[in-house]
Amino acid sequence: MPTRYDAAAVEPRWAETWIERGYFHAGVPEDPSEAYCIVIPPPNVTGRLHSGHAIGRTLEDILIRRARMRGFEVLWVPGMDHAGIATQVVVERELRTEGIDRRDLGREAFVERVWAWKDRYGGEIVGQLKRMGASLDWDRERFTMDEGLVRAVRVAFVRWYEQGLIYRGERLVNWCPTDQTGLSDSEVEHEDVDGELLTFRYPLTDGSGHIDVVTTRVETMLGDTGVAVHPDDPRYRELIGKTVRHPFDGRDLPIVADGAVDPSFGTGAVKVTPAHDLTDFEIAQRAGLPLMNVFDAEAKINEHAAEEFFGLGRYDARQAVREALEELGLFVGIEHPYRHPVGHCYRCHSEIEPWMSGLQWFVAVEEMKRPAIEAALDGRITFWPERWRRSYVSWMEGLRDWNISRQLWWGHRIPAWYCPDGHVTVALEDPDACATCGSAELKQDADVLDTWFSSQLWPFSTLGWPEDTPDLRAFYPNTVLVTGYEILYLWVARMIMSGLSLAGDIPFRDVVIHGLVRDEHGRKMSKSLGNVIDPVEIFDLYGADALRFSLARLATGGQQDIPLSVDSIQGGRGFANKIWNAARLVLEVFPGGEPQLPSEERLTAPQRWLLARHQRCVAEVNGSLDRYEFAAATQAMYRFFWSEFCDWGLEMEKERLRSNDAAVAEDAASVLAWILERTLRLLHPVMPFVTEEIWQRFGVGETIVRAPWPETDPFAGHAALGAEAEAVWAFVEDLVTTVRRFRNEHRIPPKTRIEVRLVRREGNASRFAGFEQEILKLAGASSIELVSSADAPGSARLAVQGETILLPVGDLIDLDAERARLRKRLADAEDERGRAEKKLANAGFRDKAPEDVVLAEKEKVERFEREAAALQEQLAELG
RNA sequence: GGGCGCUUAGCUCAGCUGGAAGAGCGUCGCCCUUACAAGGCGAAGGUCGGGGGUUCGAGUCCCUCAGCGCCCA
Repeated sequence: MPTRYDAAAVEPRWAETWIERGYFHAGVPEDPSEAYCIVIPPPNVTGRLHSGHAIGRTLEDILIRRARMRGFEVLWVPGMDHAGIATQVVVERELRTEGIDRRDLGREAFVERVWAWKDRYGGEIVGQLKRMGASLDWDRERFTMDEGLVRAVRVAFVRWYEQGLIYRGERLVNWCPTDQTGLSDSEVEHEDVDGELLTFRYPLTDGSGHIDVVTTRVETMLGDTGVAVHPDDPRYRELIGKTVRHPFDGRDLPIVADGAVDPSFGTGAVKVTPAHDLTDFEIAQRAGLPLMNVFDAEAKINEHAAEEFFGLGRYDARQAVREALEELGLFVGIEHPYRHPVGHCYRCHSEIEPWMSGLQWFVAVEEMKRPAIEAALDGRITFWPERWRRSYVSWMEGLRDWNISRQLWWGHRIPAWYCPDGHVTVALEDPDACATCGSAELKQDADVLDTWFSSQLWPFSTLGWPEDTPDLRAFYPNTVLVTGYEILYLWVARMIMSGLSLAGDIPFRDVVIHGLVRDEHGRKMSKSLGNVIDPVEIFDLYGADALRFSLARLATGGQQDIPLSVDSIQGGRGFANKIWNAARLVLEVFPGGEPQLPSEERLTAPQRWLLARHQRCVAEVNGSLDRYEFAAATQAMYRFFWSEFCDWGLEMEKERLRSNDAAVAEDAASVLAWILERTLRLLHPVMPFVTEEIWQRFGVGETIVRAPWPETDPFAGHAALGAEAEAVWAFVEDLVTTVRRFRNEHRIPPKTRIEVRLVRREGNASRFAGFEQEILKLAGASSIELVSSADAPGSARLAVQGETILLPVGDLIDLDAERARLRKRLADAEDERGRAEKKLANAGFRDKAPEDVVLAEKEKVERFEREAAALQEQLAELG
């Protein structure tokens, strides 16, 4: 084994082998309680692996690999999303380089192009997921435009339509003028922008005066159909019912009263543009004002507006309208910059235009959301961390009908047909005739469905729904869903609604929400900041294990983001290398095969201690993972392996490993190998590659992927002895560290051995029992013994847990340094004693605190008293 | 405007039901001790954002103020 672990050489080999040998393939369990299932959030078919995917898949793989090792029939479903807008944009861009517009190509040819693109370039992420070791069942990979999933979407649509849960209506939608499609409310991101707040004047038609209105979007005044004021506003009461004259086209606009107007904002009067603002739309509905659409699909001024502005883009129009108003003397004033929230497209970031785009399809959520909220409230679905439940519930309560029509070509075509008489036919199979009038002249709805419409079905459509398949029976509901909070509403909420409504049950029992990966200072990763960490580059530089370890250790759940840094990934690489080298040491001696623990009486105290620590680690890891506390679990493994197994355990066993007594050496090797082999299994879900690579060398099975998961208690018979060893260890560790510190302070060379003596007193005879040899090695001591008197001239005196240690070091020490050291220790000891005494002096504490706590304080006083006395004596001796 | 989260060592963060402040990285010493220098040993560094309260006892519970971030409207 080389001295350095080379992840780049090891990982790709295993990634491939595991899949080739079918280790990740799930069977179908007889008993659903043996099933464990997770579906990945389907990444966009256009996407490459980024750190957000990496964190999610890492956490899922930890759960999946552990469940597999525990003997569950484990299914982890991979797949991709057809990603309507994103994919269409990519292919359109490609076409543009060839000088082709999609409209010239025509719908059918365009969709063919998209498929061709998908076959050639799509799914880059699949190889990257394999490379990172994600143990997905690739035999079950799905795509949201697969035949089966197309069927699922259609069944869902038709069923909901028949139940009256899907309807068609004309409403204001969130329109993206760049992508040329409507968006759901959740796909609009509100952001504060520096805009302007402009005040302008509408002259009253009767010439009796004017009314001033404020707006951030003055260009929309071209589509104003009224002016609104608050009904109780004394300033305008007289004007209600009058009309104003539109300066550009001479229309008369009524002044109406509406409670939604805030009298304290601006002038207290607002223009009403029902076709381009949701609030105005509602005011117009109440007041009976007409709609006037002045934008086309690209947000250019259309022919409905005053002629002089025709064809202007919305921002040019803003400027032009303002100038025109100034010329007419109707411009009153402007506040600039004026910060206000504006909706942006979540894909292309253009400003969203509320727009009447014609008849669109909607999902009525009112009926569906109740059971979805109930499922979270009654605990059938559990959120981890729990606080996300409230977030989910309150969002669900405010949910409004979901616009699912998208004016795109790439996606699931809406299964609705219209005849010349306007009858609607919604059908599972493409119809030949109108269901109402029998007309054969049918035209299918031009739109496709929102991409989230298909991804909401993912937990069951991937298992074969709507067919009653063995997979569906075995693996639905899924066990867990893992995702970042950014798609809690967009995706998770909808899966819960559709799962309950269509598949007849909750889609999953646990929802694990993780933070978003940021850079080391909490900033979003972005190309422009240059702080992007590309997982694929990381794999080759440091290893997938290193990244996985780093992410798992950072995934605390409590905080909102995960600050990833190259430093922390290097830490992961360091850990892999540490494991590798520890294994080198053990395997140098251990011959391979199943490690067997020596019989109880042959175990040394240090071995018992190490076994006990290992058990604690296993218990902690299992406890943490049961609560989805990935960081705590990973931290527990790390601490045990590095700080206990390597730093102390291996160091203590080294002597025995090389002992001339073959039985001693064999015992040591067996104990270390036993612990190491189990720890590898424990670490495997987090760092699958390095653990497999090493585990193979034990020759105890075909693959660690399917090796049994370590549970606590294989050490049952030794538990009591282990606890005893741990108690002794607490003193030994402190003793060794104290001596080391002393040596360091006095610059005693590592090779210089010193005698260590513990002053005997009542009941302290076995304080380091069983660790004598280890103390010699670890503290660089030539001897360790009990002495009967503290009277030892020329000895340095150390205090360790209330015991006095003598080091006859003579002239090795620097007297000044020693005096300084003693004074500091003395001050510390007196401090501690003082604090404990103060507590005990408090009657309330003595009476009300639990007995053991009071007792501990009493012992503390005694101990620090002894320490202080010893230190004082020593100081006096030095003069 | 409503909701959620955060504020602990130079940096990034742990600290479960309240009982003597922790990790990683960084910094400073000493060590190439045949598993590992991607390492070992040791050290320095914190009035746990401010104020108030509950309690024998508060980083931990309650109230309040301030700052930062996110979500929803």
